[in-house]
Amino acid sequence: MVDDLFSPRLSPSEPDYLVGLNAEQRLAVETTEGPLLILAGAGTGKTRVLTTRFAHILLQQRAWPEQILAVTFTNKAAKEMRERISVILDKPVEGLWLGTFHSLCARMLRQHAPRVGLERSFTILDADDQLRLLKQVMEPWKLDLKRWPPAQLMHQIQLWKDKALLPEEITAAHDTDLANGQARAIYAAYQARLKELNACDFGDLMLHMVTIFRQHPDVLAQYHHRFRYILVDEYQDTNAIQYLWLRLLAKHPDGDPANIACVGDDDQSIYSWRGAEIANILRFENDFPGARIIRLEQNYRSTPRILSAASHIIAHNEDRLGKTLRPGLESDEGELVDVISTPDSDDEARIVGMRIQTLHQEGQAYGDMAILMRAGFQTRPFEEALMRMGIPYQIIGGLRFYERAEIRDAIAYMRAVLYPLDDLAFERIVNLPKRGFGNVALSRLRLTAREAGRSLQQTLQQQIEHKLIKGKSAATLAELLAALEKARKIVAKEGHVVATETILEESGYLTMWRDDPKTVEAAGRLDNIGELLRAIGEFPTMEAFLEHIALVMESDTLQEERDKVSLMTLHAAKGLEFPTVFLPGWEEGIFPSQRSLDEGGNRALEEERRLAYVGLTRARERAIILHAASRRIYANWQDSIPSRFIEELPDKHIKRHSPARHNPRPGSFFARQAQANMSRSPSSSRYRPEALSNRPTIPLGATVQHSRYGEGVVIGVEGERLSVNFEDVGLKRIMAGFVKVVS
DNA sequence: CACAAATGGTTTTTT
DNA sequence: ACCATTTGTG
Repeated sequence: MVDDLFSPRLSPSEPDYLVGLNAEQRLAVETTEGPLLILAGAGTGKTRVLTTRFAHILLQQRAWPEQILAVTFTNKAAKEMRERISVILDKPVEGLWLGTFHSLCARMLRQHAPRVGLERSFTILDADDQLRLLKQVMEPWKLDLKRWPPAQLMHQIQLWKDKALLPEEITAAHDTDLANGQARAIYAAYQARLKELNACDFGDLMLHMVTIFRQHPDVLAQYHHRFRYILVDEYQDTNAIQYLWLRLLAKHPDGDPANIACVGDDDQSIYSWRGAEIANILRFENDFPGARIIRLEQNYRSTPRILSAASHIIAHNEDRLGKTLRPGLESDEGELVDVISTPDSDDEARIVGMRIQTLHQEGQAYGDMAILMRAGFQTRPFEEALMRMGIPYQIIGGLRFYERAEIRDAIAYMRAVLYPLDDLAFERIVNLPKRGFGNVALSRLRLTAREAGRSLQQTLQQQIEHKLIKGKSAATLAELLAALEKARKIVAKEGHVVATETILEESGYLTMWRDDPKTVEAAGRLDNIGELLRAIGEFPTMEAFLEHIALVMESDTLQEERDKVSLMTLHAAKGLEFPTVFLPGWEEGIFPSQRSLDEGGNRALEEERRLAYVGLTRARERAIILHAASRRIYANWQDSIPSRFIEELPDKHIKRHSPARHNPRPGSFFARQAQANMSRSPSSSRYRPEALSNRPTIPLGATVQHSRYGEGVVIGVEGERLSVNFEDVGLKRIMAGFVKVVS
């Protein structure tokens, strides 16, 4: 510890990192001692304050990096924070405890795993494994799985874990009638089985650490001694167990609490359905007496008009701490917020596309524009419209790299190599490719293995040796076990990358995809596996890689930094900003979502409203709200009325438009049908216009031109769906309407 | 045991 | 309309 830690710090001139902060921001940075709650509205420089505060504490030598605990919600936020601190300090920072709640807990739990009956090498299960394990655990209860879906019970267990409830702590008040009243017992069995497998699920990372803190004061004391400063980002999103964990770390039984600073915005709390509790913000003062509260209300992001629109909407919420965003930019009022009524959802998509084109011609980069919607399925019509117009776009969120089947298969193979006791991994791969070992055989094997208290791999080996499994499948299974064994030797000798290649090759997994009749998809899958191998190579060991992907599910590998319009959900947009933001689908039932309202009533409505607030405050210069009178949902057309949020906008700053229907005769049922057919298989309706039916199908081998992908050769035709091998970008699946025949 | 037909359910999502 | 999963058939 430094001797002069608390001696007065002389600063002849003000350090440059403090220059340019406003009074509130500066106060938030310099109030380093004692509990602090920073209520930071959208665009008020929250991240800047947090990182500057961090740097300030370090530069004033109030603490070493390893004495600071900084918690974020996403890995992305953690990464950004680390980078920005390095910039201020002008050197990389090492030794920080900076990460997500879960990654920090994982780090701690590796140290103390034996205290909860785990080995330090425990594996972390993902959602898929969790559910499969739960289904197995539920078997003895012989429940009707239709009536009591395992997924629902899984959700309930997660909620319990989010509340830090162990199975034995579930009282009647917490219990449910799920699983025919057996939920508590199944939860207990599930936890027991996890321990047998030396595994834990995501919720356990936090639950185990809280359990350890509660039952082993010596461990907690260690961390009390270590952490002098605690910083928490996105505090409004913390759930009960995260709050408990923070409180355990921050409050010292003897003496002063750690210096805890939490940053949050109650108006941006949009994850209550995931267990987040706004109440955590409200009770901060009770738990940390003498806490100071600083409000950041100066917005440096959006034009006054956009701010006014956002403020008017959020003002309709009752459950608020109260905060007013003030324009902090020295600019004029800015453009009016557009509200555009369209006849139907296809027009909506096309109008957005046209606006994007116009803005682009005026000089705005595609990357400066975003379309933000309530739900993921709403991206479809926009994708079609943008593709047709040749506008580059990217979907943020969506299918993540590590969730793809082939990636998870490949990882399961590696787990089976590395951890012969990992039954869940082995179950996934034992019959993939088909080895004549289906569900029936697997259940039988599982039973034998459990009775003998051995792993599936061991048991299978024995059964083959004792000729309990015969014929062709015995031979293929023996090959699999041999391949696993071989890969194990290779890990030691030639490293984990070669070992992965070997196991995927020799198990026949890669061949399975090479022989797959769906050429296009299979090729994509093989590409993804190549991508995976590259990613694995960036880690020193396979274990390090597995830990990484367990905690960081997003794909850094696939992120392109190209100039593209971003499509994403409002949830995914939190924390981002764009000069131009399109907000389509502002209709009753869609946004606010009927589903939410049915489930959560007024509380849910307020959360939907916060979502609208988040959406609007993403915009820097221009916000365009749209709603359609009629929307295609699944197969049908549904009429809809404008969202109540539109009425909550301030007239003064709004401009309303209702462009005429672009395509056929306005309004008629037949026109709608014709429109519907434009983007679907032409054979799906008898209302198909002649022009479409007469369009010649594109022949195999034709050369075609695509606005974005360039030239390519058609190598497959399935009705309207073409498989085209493009010169530049390779194999793609394209609708015939998107290409022009060249020769 | 594998494959094909039928069924049901479809917000938001990180870690 | 579309998907993933379950149920029925060879």
